[in-house]
Amino acid sequence: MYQWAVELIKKGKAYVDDLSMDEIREYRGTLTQPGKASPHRARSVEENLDLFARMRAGEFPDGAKTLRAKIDMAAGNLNLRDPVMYRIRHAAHHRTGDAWCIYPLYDWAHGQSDSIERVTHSLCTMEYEDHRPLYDWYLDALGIFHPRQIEFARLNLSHTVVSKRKLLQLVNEKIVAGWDDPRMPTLSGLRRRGFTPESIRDFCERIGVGKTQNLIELALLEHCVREDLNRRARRVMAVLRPLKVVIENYPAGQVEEIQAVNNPEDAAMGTRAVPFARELWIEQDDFRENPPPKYFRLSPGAEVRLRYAYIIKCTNVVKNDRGEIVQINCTYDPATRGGAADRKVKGTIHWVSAQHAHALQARLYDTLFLAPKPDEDENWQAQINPHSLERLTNCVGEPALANAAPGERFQFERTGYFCVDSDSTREQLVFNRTVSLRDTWAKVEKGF
RNA sequence: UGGGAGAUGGUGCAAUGGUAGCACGACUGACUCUGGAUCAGUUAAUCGUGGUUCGAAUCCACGUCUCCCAGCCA
Repeated sequence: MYQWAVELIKKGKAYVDDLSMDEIREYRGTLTQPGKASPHRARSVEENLDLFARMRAGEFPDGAKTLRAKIDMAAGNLNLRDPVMYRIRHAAHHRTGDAWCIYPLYDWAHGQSDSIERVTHSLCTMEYEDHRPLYDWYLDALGIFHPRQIEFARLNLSHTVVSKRKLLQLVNEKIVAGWDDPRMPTLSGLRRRGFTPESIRDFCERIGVGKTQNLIELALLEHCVREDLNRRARRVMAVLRPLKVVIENYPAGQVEEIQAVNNPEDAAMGTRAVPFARELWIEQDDFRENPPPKYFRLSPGAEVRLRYAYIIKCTNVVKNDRGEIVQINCTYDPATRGGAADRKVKGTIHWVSAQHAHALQARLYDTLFLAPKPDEDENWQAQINPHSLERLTNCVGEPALANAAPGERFQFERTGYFCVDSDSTREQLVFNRTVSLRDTWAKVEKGF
């Protein structure tokens, strides 16, 4: 690349300039007014060659001189007003160390690097459209293999930011735990969150490619994972916010093995046994002392089916001193095991046998930003969602979960898709909620 | 007279002179031991004004709006 710069000097298409950064800016003109030529623009080829060699040799301090392309100081496109190609930086490079003290600028490096690599099509985002004439100019001036740069609109996702600089800020300011924080729209973040590669590719295919400013709804990404995970994820029962249920007429000490299917979408995934006993955990959400209309779950006097097991009826609510519900007493109907019944029950809820329960943690994620377009706000950080992460530390899961490995994905029945996080230890499994299941009841209840 | 790009349902992408279509969302309903999944249906769009044409989202003219550019960042 250095040799190419020398070549441009020899062709009279580049010159060494002594102007300071501020002076260059001043000479560049404005959007509506043309710039004016630097006093050093007319230096001879010999002088330029000499000066450039001395720049490279380290004779001048940082910022003292630059190498600029000689194009057109009156161009409407500011990128063509004699852009800087090389500047002096006495700095160590992470690969070449102290070998160089002059470094090329992006525009000068871009096309030539593509050319060396024999890239045929160089894809980038729309903001580089103004740089393409320069990209082409360098390649043409050099007469080397000419790749073609094509610009496309970047993908904007709702309720997040995708700018690398903003993402970097989130990391630096510890707003997220790192680049792979499960809330980050990075590949490592999505992966840790539990998104499958297939679902991401499917998403990319569906959103297409265009040149218009866009804002893709997060709902589409979520749809893609749900669709993929629905097909592949093992179902399992886990209770996120446990509430104790005691089945009064079930023999103490008795344990039954209940068969449960691992994936209703794929019979080949088989079945497993889930232990059932007198004391169970159910979801706090699945009981209401004063149920709203159309509430199909458990409430005083009401019946509900325990998934794969029996129909139970709530007979009594036990509260503590503060009036909080701490336990539900029920009776079960022995004739209704595994779906058998002489009557219809509207609701089916998941459960975990208390004595067999495996303790686990769950991390529930919400969008990182409250507004669909946080970028629209000058102060985009004000849109950060303070509740984008909720840690639940008292969850329980069926025994089958005990030896889940990091990265493994499950569907917790009725709640969502979860992925074992890398923070998990042998004693304590941590699950990331990839995405919740579609919850039509939540929508109905919201309407009240 | 700065330069460049772009405007199609709520969202994203198609249709390049010939019935504006697909997906997501939203809303109905059916079914269901996951209020999951599935199935059926409904909703809703060509930035504006002229012009060319038998016929325009598409071609032409004028206008409107949005985005990007004044780093020795990438």
